Amino acid sequence: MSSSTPRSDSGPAKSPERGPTEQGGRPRRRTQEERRNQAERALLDAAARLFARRGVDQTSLAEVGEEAGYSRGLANHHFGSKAALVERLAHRSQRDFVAGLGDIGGHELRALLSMIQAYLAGVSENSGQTRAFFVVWGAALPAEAALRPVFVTDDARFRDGVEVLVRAGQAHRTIRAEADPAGVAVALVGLLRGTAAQFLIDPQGVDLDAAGATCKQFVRYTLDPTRAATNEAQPEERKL
Amino acid sequence: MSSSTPRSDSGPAKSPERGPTEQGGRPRRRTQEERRNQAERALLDAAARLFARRGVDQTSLAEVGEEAGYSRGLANHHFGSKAALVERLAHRSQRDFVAGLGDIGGHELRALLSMIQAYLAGVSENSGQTRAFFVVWGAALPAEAALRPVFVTDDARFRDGVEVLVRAGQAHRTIRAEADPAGVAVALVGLLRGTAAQFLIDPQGVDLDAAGATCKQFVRYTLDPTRAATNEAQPEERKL
Amino acid sequence: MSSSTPRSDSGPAKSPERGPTEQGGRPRRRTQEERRNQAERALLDAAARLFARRGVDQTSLAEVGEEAGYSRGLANHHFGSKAALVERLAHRSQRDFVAGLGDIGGHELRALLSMIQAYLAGVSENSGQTRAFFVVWGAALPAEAALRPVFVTDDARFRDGVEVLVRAGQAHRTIRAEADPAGVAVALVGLLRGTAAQFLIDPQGVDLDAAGATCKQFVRYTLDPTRAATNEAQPEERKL
Amino acid sequence: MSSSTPRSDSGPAKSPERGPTEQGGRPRRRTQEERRNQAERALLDAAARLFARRGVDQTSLAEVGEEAGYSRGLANHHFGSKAALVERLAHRSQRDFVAGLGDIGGHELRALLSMIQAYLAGVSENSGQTRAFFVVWGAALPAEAALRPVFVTDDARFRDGVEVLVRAGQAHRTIRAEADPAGVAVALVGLLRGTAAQFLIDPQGVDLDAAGATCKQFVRYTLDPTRAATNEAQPEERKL
DNA sequence: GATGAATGAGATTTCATTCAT
DNA sequence: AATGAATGAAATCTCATTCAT
Repeated sequence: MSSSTPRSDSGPAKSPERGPTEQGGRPRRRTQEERRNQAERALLDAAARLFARRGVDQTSLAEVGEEAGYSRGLANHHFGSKAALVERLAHRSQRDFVAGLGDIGGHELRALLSMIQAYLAGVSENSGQTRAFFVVWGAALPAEAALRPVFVTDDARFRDGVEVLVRAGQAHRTIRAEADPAGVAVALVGLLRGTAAQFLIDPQGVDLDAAGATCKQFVRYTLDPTRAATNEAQPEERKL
Repeated sequence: MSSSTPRSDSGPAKSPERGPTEQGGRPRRRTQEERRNQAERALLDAAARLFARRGVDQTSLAEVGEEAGYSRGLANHHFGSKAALVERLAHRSQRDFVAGLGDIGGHELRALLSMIQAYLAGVSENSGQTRAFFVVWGAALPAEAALRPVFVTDDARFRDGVEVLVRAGQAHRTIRAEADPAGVAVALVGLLRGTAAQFLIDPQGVDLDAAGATCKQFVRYTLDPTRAATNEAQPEERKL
Repeated sequence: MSSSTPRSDSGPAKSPERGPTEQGGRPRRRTQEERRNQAERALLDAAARLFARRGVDQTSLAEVGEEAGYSRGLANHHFGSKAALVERLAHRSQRDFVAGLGDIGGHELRALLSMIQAYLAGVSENSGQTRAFFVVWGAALPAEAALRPVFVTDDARFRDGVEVLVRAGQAHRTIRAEADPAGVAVALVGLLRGTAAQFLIDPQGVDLDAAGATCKQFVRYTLDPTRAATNEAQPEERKL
Repeated sequence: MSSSTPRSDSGPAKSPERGPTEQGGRPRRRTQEERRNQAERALLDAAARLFARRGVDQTSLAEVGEEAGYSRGLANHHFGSKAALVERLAHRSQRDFVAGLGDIGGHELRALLSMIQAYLAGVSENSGQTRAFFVVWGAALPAEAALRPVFVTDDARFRDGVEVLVRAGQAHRTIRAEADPAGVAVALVGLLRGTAAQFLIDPQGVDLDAAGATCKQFVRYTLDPTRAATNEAQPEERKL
């Protein structure tokens, strides 16, 4: 099952990794399109590394090009603008996300629990790609941020995946019927994001194992239909 | 009880609000100290508004000065550097935070629940000050961000407050003894931050009331000692 | 009779117009030479359109290639450099110019008058080709402009044509003997250029018909030998 | 009487000329506004020099700042954008223009003749300011040039001045009644501009004295009411 | 304390040109 | 011949900072 952090990274290559090679090891002639794709991947990987380290605004397009092993001019030439590059990276970060949320089949509650597990495990690897995602996400918080629409879509899709899972669980009686699917979606995604962010800000000070255990308790205690559900939610508290 | 969002805001003043006046209505001659404080508050409020709107890096010191109703030069003159202003604002955002977390006295579980309530209520006001806090916090996510130390301290203090409260609750039997105070602290702070952030990114798409209700369920179901606690947490899951 | 504005324009073709076709309708295999010429014409026409719209420096070679219906790279590939393209266009603009100024035969004064007529008529068509000529000519005004030599030659040839015509007229007694052929050449070319330029800058505000009528009066009143020539030019005014 | 070329030029100063000095020769403390004005004048003069030499697009703002004896950044800082600087220069070039066209009083035909004299004399000085004006004017020829509106206004004002003068002359019987004031305005302004431009492009090849003499003949022969006016303009020729 | 002119480093962006396909 | 990827120099513009008022 997938979590909310991308995987692809071609590493901190200092020179553009040459593409497919013939049997003999001599680099095969690449087509224009291959060159393009190769460059794009290298540039996005480089951007992710630099964004993770210094942030979006503190990273120049020239640095991205050079980190990718190309020229100072390529990043802008390829993407047309910095905004386009950032958006492209944000979109790529999304791709791996929700994929597979639904196809767990059997037990939806267990699916949620293992999603928590996988998500936080991905964060604790500290791959740089994860931090890059959070950095770009953080850059979408200003009210007028051009990036905000990207994450409006992204977050909604993530929440929808959770919500669908919860409803399925309720249908299959693996999740307590009283749960509010939409509320659970927001709270669970928030729980993961907020916990991960704390770890990224202070890896020393945050015990991600302990936090993960509590996160799973939150979910299990609240959604497991086999638990005795005494004194149910007081409805008046729903009013904020 | 206070949550993690600042309150003070002198509004989008287009000219510096004049300070204390004498009884007679004639403006009393303000001391240098008063003028300084006045200017500082106006500048920080202006910075918060602009950061909330456009982000830290997209806001210039000159704009801060003018938004505050002063000159283009004042922000730098007053704080000495942009980094100093940002840090100052981050610190001010902290001030109101954890203060008072412990002095609830009576019922610790209820204290946690009302903290959730208050925190999200503060967010839903959408005061700009709240968004400013999150924007600056988001700017602290890059690994080499100069701001990171500020939020290492801030977050730790917030978590410590929660942790102390949980331990006190366990001592007073208002919180289930099996709970892991440190884990709960991280998870709860994460829950609030992550939920709030989703709302700030997509106020339309996130029902904060429903999310708040689920957040409180998470906490009540997990920490309320009066609930039957069947099939306790599987310890092997603590390993990430 | 021709004036100083080019005629050829293959229109805003979005794809390269295919060349000559065989009788059967199946496109004949064009020779390299033909393709070259075809491409060159399309590129120059495209350049003229873009120069007329945005100016020489604000037009990129890539845009020229695409406007011509070819690739971004062709313009440079074909001409070798931007300077070469511009000079080539300037030269082509000259081609149609003075040609035929002398072979009017009969009445030289009438020839001058109809030249005025034709020149301004060409301008009022507002074909884009005309404006392109003036734009490039305007780009030759800076003292160190690389284009200046091109127009030194061009203008001189235009003036020479006029001068020859005036001398012929004086020989044939169709133009007043007292006229200074060189002076008339400069003044007449200036009159046409300056009038046309005003129209190009402000087509709404300039009545080209009225201006043309006055231009012709200038010439007729000054050069017609049948008019009574009272109080002739005071020679002392020739000193500037 | 004024012509269409500016006069002010503080020379190719390599360091900012210091402003007003006290009696003792020690530079007086300048006010902020004095500094501003001083800088603006120096920058505009520098821009005019460079534009005259290399053209608008081939001159960078950094060069303007340094030519003016200031920093690379000042030109942009002061004017906000290159377009603003160019427009400002165009406007300044206008200022001296039409001023005084009307207050000749006495004899309007003579006023026109001496205007021609003065205009071309200004051009022949080759002051650089004149060429700068023509260079910027030439840059306004492209259809979408941002500068075009500036010269729409400028040229119209110049023509209006001439037209008013012609009408006054007709009222005072110093200019032939049959003349079309608007047509004369366009033709006369065109005559001056076009003649001057030819000289600027090829000072060697153009005899400005001879051309000026012919220009004056054009005007005198056409507008002098004391000349016998035989075979008046054929009206059908007004149609272009 | 406060203003705003001036600096200069650095960012994005454009683009002629070169090079590989 | 033609395409388009890639380079790198140079432009405009932004802005924290410095300096003079």
